[in-house]
Parts: sequence; structure tokens; C-alpha cells
Amino acid sequence: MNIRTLAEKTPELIDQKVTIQGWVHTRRDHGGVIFIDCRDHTGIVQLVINPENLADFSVAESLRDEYVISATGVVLERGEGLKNPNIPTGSVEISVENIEILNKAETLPIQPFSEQQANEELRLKYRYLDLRRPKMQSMLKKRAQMFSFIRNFMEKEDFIEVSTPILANSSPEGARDFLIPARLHEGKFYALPQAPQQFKQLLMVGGVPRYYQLAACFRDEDPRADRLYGEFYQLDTEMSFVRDGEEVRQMFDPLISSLVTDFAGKELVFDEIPRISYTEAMETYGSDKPDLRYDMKLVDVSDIFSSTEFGVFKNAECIKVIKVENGASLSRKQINNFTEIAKSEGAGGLAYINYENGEAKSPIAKFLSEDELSELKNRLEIKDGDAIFFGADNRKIVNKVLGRLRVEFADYFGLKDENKIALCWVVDFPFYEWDESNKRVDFGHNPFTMPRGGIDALIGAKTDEEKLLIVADQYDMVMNGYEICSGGVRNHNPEVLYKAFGHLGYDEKYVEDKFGAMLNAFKYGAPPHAGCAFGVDRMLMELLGENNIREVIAFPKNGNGVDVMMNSPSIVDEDQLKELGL
RNA sequence: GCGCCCGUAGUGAAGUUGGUCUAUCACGCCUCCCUGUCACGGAGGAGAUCGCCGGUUCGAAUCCGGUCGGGCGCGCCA
Repeated sequence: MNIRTLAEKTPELIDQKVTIQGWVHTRRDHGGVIFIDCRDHTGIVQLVINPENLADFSVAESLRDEYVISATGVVLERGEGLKNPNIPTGSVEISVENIEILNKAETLPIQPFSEQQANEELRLKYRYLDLRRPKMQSMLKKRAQMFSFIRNFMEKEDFIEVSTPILANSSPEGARDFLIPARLHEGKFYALPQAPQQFKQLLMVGGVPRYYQLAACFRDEDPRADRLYGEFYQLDTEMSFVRDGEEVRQMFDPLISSLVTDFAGKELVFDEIPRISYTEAMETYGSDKPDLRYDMKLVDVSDIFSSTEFGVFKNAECIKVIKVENGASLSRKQINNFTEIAKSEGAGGLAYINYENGEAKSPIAKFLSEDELSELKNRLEIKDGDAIFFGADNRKIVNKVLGRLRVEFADYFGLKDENKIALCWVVDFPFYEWDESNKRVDFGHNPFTMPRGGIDALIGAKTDEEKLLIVADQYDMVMNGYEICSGGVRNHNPEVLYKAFGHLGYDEKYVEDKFGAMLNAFKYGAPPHAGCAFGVDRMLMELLGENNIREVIAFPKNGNGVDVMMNSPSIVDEDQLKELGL
């Protein structure tokens, strides 16, 4: 019995007898001699099959692509002119003395090794074939390496990993839950956790100084290109005796920075990860997750038009512009496209000025005064070839419209350098937000965050307007325009929690009903604590340069939450339902 | 729930101002030939009711309506 050899090791085993097991990658049948490229997880090695060396040559002749084989033979150095410099094992080949078919394969429904990649639906249906592709193999390895990288860091920093329940409780705030009927308790349900939020806080009360978990999280919400349906993974963390979010941010700056450089081999745009307030992010980039690989800031020019005669500007609460370098080259048709995008975000239209040959050309130029035009040119440091685009409306819409256009322009002009990663922390999110559909104040993020200023800040705020000014010690990390982390200093004080809900019209009983376990725990000596959770799938997607999150998952569901390979979800037996009382 | 886009042999594409489309190409597949290829080569072959249903028309892959499936976005979600 020969020891099983890996393809990549064969160049070191010249003149030795080896057994290799793998798949028929390609076959080249010359009528007499047959060449088989045998593939295992380490690479490809050429098998040479001569009729005189093999008892039953018909076995070799019957081989087809993706048959699973075991071949035994001697590793030979290839002669001059026969070496293949295109593969790592190209200097050797295995002269086969025995070949065994371990399993046949029908013609594959997709061609995993072809340049032409099958559409995603087929790739997902035959994921086990798709996973044979080197790119997917590499992805699986990278993911494992990333998890290992993270665990090393966390352990070095004295975080301990705790597994929290998968069968948990429905949470009243946040996303839609997956419910699990409780067989032992008719009419009652478990829920899959949207995040281990409450458990990790209880761990703090339980005296765990630093917790982490690479945790599965479950949310029944519609997916996006950067958001999986159903389940995803978070690096969930929490630290006790932390009262300022900056302490958490500084803890994780080196981890994420080294994931970018050491793990992913990409270039950081900033050595020091910048902190930007939520307000500044919204005002300057029109987004709470700005992509800082490119500049294109929103510039407020309301003051320039304080006494304008131009009706559209005259009636606007806020006027901002973004300068697009080389934007004057945009065709009429392109500008129409951007105008449509602006309208889809709520703009009435899209005013612009092109600067060409020292002139400001624009459909609205005739409405603007010399002073206004020259002040614009100065403030934006206009060069020939630039264009500027206006947002004029209420502040919220202006930010939204120009924030979206900023991203669209960056796409159009190729400003998103795939080799660069711009990280930033967006800090000081509003504690409450205005819920337009219900015409009332509601929590901006999760309700467990500590307002800056503690209970005094809450007591001081009487009107809706005042409540909306309260800031939470809540922070997100943003990577190239993707939110990859969300965290906050938690509210570990029952009194403050009651008050926070009280401002929204909920009485103490409501809070006790919904968060009884946590409130109870907080009575018995809860240390202050803070933490955050990183979306590892989304991070990996960006670090590997993918633009769809399903590309970094072994078995993702499609956009309708269907696993087209396993056909889940599916009908279950009547008996199963009966047992559950359904 | 809403909006935009897509659906043609096993796979990827072309064809979509209606008519030589009896649907083109590449890869794959099958048969035969070939003892040094490595994306082997050569000869031949099979394989598509153009997602589905209906309509307009002398005539539909092509136009219209509906429907199903998929992708992206909004809503939703941190």
C-alpha cells in the first residue's frame, strides 16, 4: 500500500512510487498514450498512461471529466521540451501502473473550470460543483483564515468566547424574527437570535470581563447584494467597565487595520482611522456610511444664494453642491441618467454648471448673478473641465440626493480603487429619530444604548425637538462605504432605561415585560459595559473585492430566501405539525 | 409590497426597427482516427417547441398583455 500523495508534492518525489487520488480534470487521449490531468485540492499533476504499463487499458480509455480516480505509478522528471511551465508540477508526471475508478461522473450541468461562468441560479443549485472552482476553494480557505486571525487577536486581548443560545426569545425591537414553535409549551415560541445582544450584556453582569463570539445571527428580512437572507455571522464583542465608546474603538482599530493589510494585502487609505460624527457624515457626505476612498464633499452654498432671484434656490431651505472633476465631459444623456437618480431620491431636478474654456455653461446660468457665479467658482476651487451639481431643497433631501450622486459619480468615474480600504468610525448617532410614517419619535438604533449625558440628558429633553437632539454613545465602523460594525456604550441603569422608553410613551410595565431578564439582572450590580459587533461576511466580501456577499458563503440562499440546492424551505409531514400543535 | 433590468441547445453568448431563423457561434457531449499532449489535434454527429399562457399579424425569438423564475434597488434591516 502506497502512501497517498498530494499533487503539489509530486515534484519532490522523483523516481518514487506514489498513489494519488483526485478528479479527472482533463483527458487527452492520443489513441495510444493517454494523458490525464489529475486534480486534488492542492493542484494538478499529469498522469501518463501507456498501454504497455497497464493491465487493462480500457479502464483508462473510459475515463471522463470529473471521474474520481486513484492512480498509482512512479513520479518521473519530464524530458527536455516536455515540461509545462504553466503549472507548478509541470516538471514531473506520474507514469501510471494502476488506475482505479472510485466513482463515475455524469456530464456536469455547469462547467466549473470554464472561463464562461454559469449564471448564479445554476451555480447555487449545483453549489458543490461550483465550490470545486479554485476561486471558491480559495474563498473557503480565506474565510477560515480570517476566523483564525480574529480568534488569535481576541484571545491575545483576553476576550473569552462564549456560546450563547440559538433557541432564544423574540425581541420586540429590530428585525423580524424566525419563530420556532415550542413543542413542550403549546402556543409558545422560541426565536432565533437576531444577535446575542441581551446574552452578552448578561455575561457582563455575570462577571465576564471581555466576551466575544463568532456568532450566527438570524433575521427574517429581505436581502441585498451586501446583506444575506436569513443568517449571517458577526464578530460579537462586549467589554465591562467601559464607559466611553472610544475605548472600544481603540481596541479594535489594530484588528481591522491588520485584517486589511496583513490578511487581505490591501492598502489602508488612513494610518489613523478617522472619527466622524453622524452629523458631520450626513452633512459632508450625505450618508452615515461614507466611502472615504474619494473626496467629493458636499459643500454648503446656501449663503451665496441668500438673496438670489432664482426661484428654485430662493425657496430652498438648503443649497449644496458637489464638484465633479472632469464632470464637464458628461454627455447630455449621462446627465439625464443622473437626474433620474436624483429624482428617485426625492429631488425635483438636477441643476448643474459645466466649466469649459473658462466659461460657466449651464441651463440655469442666466438666473445666476455674476457675484454668485464667481463666489461659487472660488469656494469650490473650480478648474476647467469640472462640473458642479446642485441640491436645493430641505436639508434632509439635499443630503440624501447628493450623497447618492456622490456614490454614482464615483462609480462612473472609477474612483473606487479596489486595492484600497478606507476605514472610519461614525460616532454620536442620534438617540432618537423621527419616524415619519407613524409621525412620532422612535429609537434611532437599538434601545440599549446610553445617551450621552446619561439620565440628565433624558430629563432635560421635554419636547420632540429636544428629544431628537439627544446623542447616543453609539458608533459604526465603515469600510469603503459599507457598514461593517455597529456598537455602543450600553445602558446598564434600569432608571435610565425606563426613562428612555418613557419618552416614547412606554410605561415601566412595558419595559419589564419586554426586557425583564435584563432589567432584573441590572438590579444586582451590573458593571458599565460597551461593545460592538462586526459583520464578518460583509467585511470578507469587501476584503476579497467581491461585490456580492453570497460570493463569500459556502451555501447561501437566493434573494427569495430559498436554498435552490436543498429546496428549503419545504413542506413538512402532517405528523410533525400535529406534534407541534399546528 | 413597489420600481428597474434579465430569461434563446447541457453551459455561455449572437440574433429583438416582425419576413431566408429551416435560429448563428464558442465551450461541453457522443462516434471514429491518432503514442508526447498539456485549452492536444483531425473527421463526423446529436442536442433548442427562443421561460410559460394568451393576443396582434398573412407571418412572432422579435410587438402587446398577463404569468412564472432570477438579479439589482426602495420599503424593511444595523
